[in-house]
Parts: sequence; structure tokens; C-alpha cells
Amino acid sequence: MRVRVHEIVRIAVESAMAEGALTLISLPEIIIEKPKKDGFGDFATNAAMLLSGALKKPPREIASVISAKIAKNPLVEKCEVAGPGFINIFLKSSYWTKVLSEIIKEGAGFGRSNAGGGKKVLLEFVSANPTGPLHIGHGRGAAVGDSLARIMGFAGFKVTREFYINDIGAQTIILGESVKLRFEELIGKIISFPDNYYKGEYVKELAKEFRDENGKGANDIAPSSFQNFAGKKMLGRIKKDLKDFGVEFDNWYSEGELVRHEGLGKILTAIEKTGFTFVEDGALWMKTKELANDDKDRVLQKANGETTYFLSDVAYHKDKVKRGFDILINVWGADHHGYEARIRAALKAFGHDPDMLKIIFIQLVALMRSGAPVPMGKREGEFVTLRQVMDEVGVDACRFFFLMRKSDAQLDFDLELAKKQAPENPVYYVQYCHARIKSIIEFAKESGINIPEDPDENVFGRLKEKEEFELIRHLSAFEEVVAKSARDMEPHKVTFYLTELAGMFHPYYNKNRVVTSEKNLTLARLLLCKAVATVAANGLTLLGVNAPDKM
RNA sequence: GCGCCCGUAGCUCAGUUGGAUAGAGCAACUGCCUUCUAAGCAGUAGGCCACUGGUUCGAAUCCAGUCGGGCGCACCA
Repeated sequence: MRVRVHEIVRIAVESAMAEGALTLISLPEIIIEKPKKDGFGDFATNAAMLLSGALKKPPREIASVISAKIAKNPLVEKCEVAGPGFINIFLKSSYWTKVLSEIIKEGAGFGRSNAGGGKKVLLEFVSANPTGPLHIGHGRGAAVGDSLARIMGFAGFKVTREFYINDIGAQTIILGESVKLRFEELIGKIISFPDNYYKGEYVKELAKEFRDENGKGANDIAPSSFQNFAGKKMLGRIKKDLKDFGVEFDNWYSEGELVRHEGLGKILTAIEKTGFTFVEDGALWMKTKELANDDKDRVLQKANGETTYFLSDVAYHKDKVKRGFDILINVWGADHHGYEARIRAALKAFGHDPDMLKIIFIQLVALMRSGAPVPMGKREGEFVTLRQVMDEVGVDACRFFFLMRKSDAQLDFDLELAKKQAPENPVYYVQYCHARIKSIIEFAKESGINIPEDPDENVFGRLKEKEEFELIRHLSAFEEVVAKSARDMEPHKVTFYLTELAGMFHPYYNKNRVVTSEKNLTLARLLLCKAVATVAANGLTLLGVNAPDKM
């Protein structure tokens, strides 16, 4: 919607230039903003200030020329020059009622745009090692990644969601060994459990399952069968947790398959061919310092012939590019930020633009209970799992809390607060707005007033309240908020938008009756309510949070 | 020591491709349910945007430095 205002300004400036009122120069990007103060109009632009440098004229002088042009637009009520050279635009109410019609017409599709231009995005997130259950930090990554996928998809990107499974390597071997020991313990052997093995209860559960499926006396079982068993079971559990959390993936990308399919030797040769490798102390290195200003160069193949995790990652990211993606997004825990440079280096080595890679770092979640921190020690094998939290507070509250903050800011997650069905819990604020409107519409229906499918725009003429137009103005910004959220890869922008929307609707509801004795006014307000509910539902869907009809 | 992130109201945080008088929620205090959902609303109060300097018409936003907090610096995965 704001795009149209953009057009109004652009056309005004261009025609002023064409007529010689302004010197013809190339246009800077015009910023249209929603002014903070009512008196500053529906929209404002600083175009004149931006032009003043190039035109060597005072901003206010330029502003008055542009302003006069803008005022001639049929959608514009009036246009003023203010302050140092802002142009404040006041739109006719017909402009706003058209927005309402659009929302009603587009329904669940309102807010969708082509801002992303169909660019192909590979969004890799969670990618937890299948050596233990997902913990709360993975949950945050899952919520952010999934929501971002929804948002970017809505904003016109073509998004593929991928989970990279580290299903080979030392950690999976250790998990297998851990289960093997617990299994031996179960069948009565005395064991000593090494310190670096996985100690969680889930390992004992896996051992039990193994026994149940393979018989009690199963002895002399190859270690690899424990490893395969444990890896498969853990991955299954992770998949189920994610599914119950409302997160689906397009691809489950196996490191093991990548290695088997590509062949490590082939990958190594390809990397060596780039010329960005060297041998030192018997190991093969990549020049990540030179390529991406990394702290140090990184080893691809150790002196003992083993390959590193980094090599797999190089192969993986090379493959991502090969599959034709324009943008690669990785959602990583903040403790991985040291890895960014080496991946960028790898992309560069193969001649790709390293800027196609965007890494979203997820800061830690500090779990609280009624204001006091919940102790978490992964070393002891006892950490709070995503499953525990979503079972306790519910998926909606859990996801909403994860999406309330910028990803790279640490998050305090208070379990008691998230559970509380009380005003201080922010989760229900938006949901309540939706449910409340549904209830109003239901009430109207019972009173014999149905919302027409294809409403006559003239009824909107009954909307006169300032709050009504503020609501519509906010509704009209939804598409742009989604587009910005996608562009900046920051889902929390949608969360804030929705909280604001609810924060405008609730006071409006309290002040104004929707269902009145006057038919057209009732219809107009019902339609406005329906539009608010539509946008609230669309936004909540982007967060992966339900929009309930009743609460 | 080097690199990255962060420092905004009592608390948790928005606000950064530089814009007009810096916002919200919670906590605190005062009010509002015989009419569409009180999981709601109205009101009060709360600030050297860590500090110092620079860039300019204009800085919470950009730059440099200082202080304070977090994380990372493997031939680990």
C-alpha cells in the first residue's frame, strides 16, 4: 500500500523536474515514513532534504515545489511542508477505505508480496547433532528458522528448509559406544562409563529399546549396530519433536550420504584445484586467512589422513550453490560465530560471492522460573529439552516467546510467565484480539447481521473515528512489515507489529461499540474488525502461532 | 592479546541503509465489568540512549577511542 504513496511522491518529483521547476538529476531513493505525530500527516517524506545537497537549494524551497505537485494527486487531501523540509502528506479517506476492501477481498493472502523477486533461498536451521534430544536453544533456532521461512515465502522468496544431519564422525561413534555400555549394564555387566560419553537418561532409554528390539541375550553385537540404532532413533525423536513444534523441513540432508555420494577424494581434488590450499606439517590446509580474513588457516585433511568436519562443510556448501540457490541462510548458535569466516572463505575459493551467505546467530536462552534461573548443565547430561518446555507451556507460547526478541539478543524465558493465563503474559494479547473479533462477528450473526462477501464500499463512509483510520493505516503497513522482516531476516518484526495491532484494536473496542442499531455503521465496523482479524491471523500464521476463534 | 556481538525507563526489550518532542510490555500507583470476551481498557509515574571525541543542517543510529558484559580463537564435531 505504501508503494502507492511512493509512486505519488516519485511522480511529483519527476514532473517537477520535467517542467524545469527542479534541475534534472538522478533520483535518490525516496524514503516514505509513517510520522510519529498525528499532525504530520499520514505519510511523510524527506525527499527534499535528500535532494537539497545535489540541487544546491534549501530543502524547504525544494519541498514546496514538490509539495505543490503532490497536492494535485487525486488521492491526496492536502500536503504540507514542515520543519527542516519534511513533506507531510494527508490522504483522502477514500484511499483508506480502498485498503479495507483489499484486505477483505484478499483474506489469507493479504500481505503477500513479491519483494523477494522469486530468489531461491536455502534456509538451513536446527541441524542438531543426532546425539541427544533437542534442547531449548535448538527450539529457539527452530522457531526463528521456521518463522523466517514462512515470512520469506510470503514475501516472495522461494524458500527450501533444510536440516543438515551430522550422522557420521566421532560424536555418533561415541553415542553408539555410550548406548552399548548402557546395554551391557542392562544385561548385568559391570561397566565403567567414560567421562566424555553421553550421560543423559535418554542413553539408558535407547539401551532399553535396543534390548527390547534385539533380545536380552544379544551378545557380541558389532559396535556399528549400536551406532546405527542410536542415530536412527535419535533422529526420529528429533523429527517428532520438531513436527510437534510445528516445524517441517523440505530436506533432511545427510552428511553421510554427501560423503558417500561425492566421495571425499573427489571433493579434496576439487578444493586443491582452486589453488587456495597448501600442505604444512603433513596436513592439507585452506587459506582461509587470505580468503576471508579468518583468524588462522584451517585444516581440511589431518596429517593422519583423516578429514575434518570443515571439509564436509565445504563440500556441503559447495553443493548448496550447485543446487542453484541464490541466498544461503544458516541459523547457528552464537557459539559458532567463529565458523562464519571459514565458510565464506570456502565459497570464495570456488569463485562464489561470499555475500550470498547470511548467518543468523541465535543467542542463548536463559531459562527462568518465576524470576529465578533454571540451572542448565549439559555436561551432566541433564539439560532442559525443547520437549519439556513445549509440553509445559504449550507450543504457541513457546514459539511466541522465542520470536519476541531479536535473535542475537539473549532471551530470558520465564516458564511460569509463559504458562500464566494473565495479562502480564504477552502471548495471549494478540490471540485474544483475534478471538474477541470472532466473538463479535458471531454475536452480530446471532443478531441477524451477516458480513456480506462482497461489501459495498460505500458503507465505509460511515467510519469517522480517528482510531478507525489509525487502525487501517496500520493494517495497510502489514505487507511492508513482512517484506522488511524478510529482507532483514528478522522475524521479531512481525511479532512487534502484531502486538502493536492488538494494542490498537483493544482500546478501539473498549471505546466504540461495533454492533449498534445503525445498520451501515455496524457493517462498516464489522468489516473493519474482520480486516483486523484477518491481518492478525495472517501474521500469527507467519509466526507459527495459532489464531484461536475462542479463548 | 586478537576477532565478533551487546550496553536505551526499576526489569525485559523495540527503535540503526542518519530525521521532527526516544517507544512498548512488565513491575508500582489510581480508576473501569446489569450492553459485542476484564486473557481487556483509561490514567499517573519513570531517561546525561554506557562514557568521550569526530563526521553534518541534523546522531540512540555512522566513525575513532575508553569502560563494562557475553561469545569465539583445535590437525574437535
